[in-house]
Amino acid sequence: MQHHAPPQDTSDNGQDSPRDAHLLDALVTAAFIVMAAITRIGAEHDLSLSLMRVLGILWDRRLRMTDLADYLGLEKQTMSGLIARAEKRGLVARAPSREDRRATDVHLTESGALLVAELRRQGQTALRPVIAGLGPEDRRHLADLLQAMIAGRAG
Amino acid sequence: MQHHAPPQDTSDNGQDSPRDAHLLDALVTAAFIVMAAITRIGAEHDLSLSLMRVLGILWDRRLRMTDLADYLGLEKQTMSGLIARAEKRGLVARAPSREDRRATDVHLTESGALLVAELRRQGQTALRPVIAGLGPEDRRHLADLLQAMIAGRAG
DNA sequence: TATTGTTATACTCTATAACTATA
DNA sequence: TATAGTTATAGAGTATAACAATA
Repeated sequence: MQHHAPPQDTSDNGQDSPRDAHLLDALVTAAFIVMAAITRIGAEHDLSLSLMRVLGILWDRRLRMTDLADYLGLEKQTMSGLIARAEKRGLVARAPSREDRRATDVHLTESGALLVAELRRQGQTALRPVIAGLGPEDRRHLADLLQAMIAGRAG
Repeated sequence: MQHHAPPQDTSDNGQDSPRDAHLLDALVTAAFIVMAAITRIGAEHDLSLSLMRVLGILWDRRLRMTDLADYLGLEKQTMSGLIARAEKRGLVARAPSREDRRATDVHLTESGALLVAELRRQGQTALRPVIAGLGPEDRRHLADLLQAMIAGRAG
């Protein structure tokens, strides 16, 4: 999908401009580049994207199974398996909630926290070459525009 | 990972600046937003990211199994299964290569080509709200900067 | 009754290993 | 011998369905 720009049919839309199509293609290409780097780093540590997201969310929080599942848009059964495997590896721990005896809180272990810190370091190292071709001025502009896009997006 | 900015240790690196860290965080957040949209559209059609990439690559090409696997960074056995399932669904077809009798060429069926066209339409529709908050000037700048980044990246 | 979480089951995606056919 | 592809097998990630314990 990100490897080429096949002939496009945009005539039936009315809202599209060729300029926007270029921007959208660039966004998709950039997204694949960034995700490839993140996925590769995860693979080196035997971590799926979902598990990396779970660990990242738990960095400064302690959450219930259901909240975690909602956060990632997964079913609670899926989260059960994900957390069970992560717990077996010593990355997270479960503890019964004191507010609701049906609920289970999940938190990072010390080992899990160390791993998250390491992942962040490796992520920055891996992504730095991606922006290596831009000068300081362009980097500032790109950061501003992306943040405006993120903050202002509809849907 | 994309949901917050935990305290970072960048002191051991020497190459990092706080500004770059902001840019890298914005790139990651934007990548997750874009991939979420793409993944959701794929899920609506029962397509994994890998299968979407395969179909996209085959849009204007006919490739061997091994080339496809190399393109996606997967093992050839994995590609065998992926293509077998896609073929069963009528999205792609296999044909023996005439140059090398060991090899198998894969190409889109008509149904597969229609699906790719539809995916591209839906992708553009889904991503348009993401850039809705930016004016025409900002869109042009963002497209230029992303393209410069993509073209100029190291690694 | 409704909610929280787990277990049972099935399918996709991925990999390693072993195999067949061709080069 | 090396390469192209498939099949066999195993494990992670995902979902639907059924269940237990608690609210």
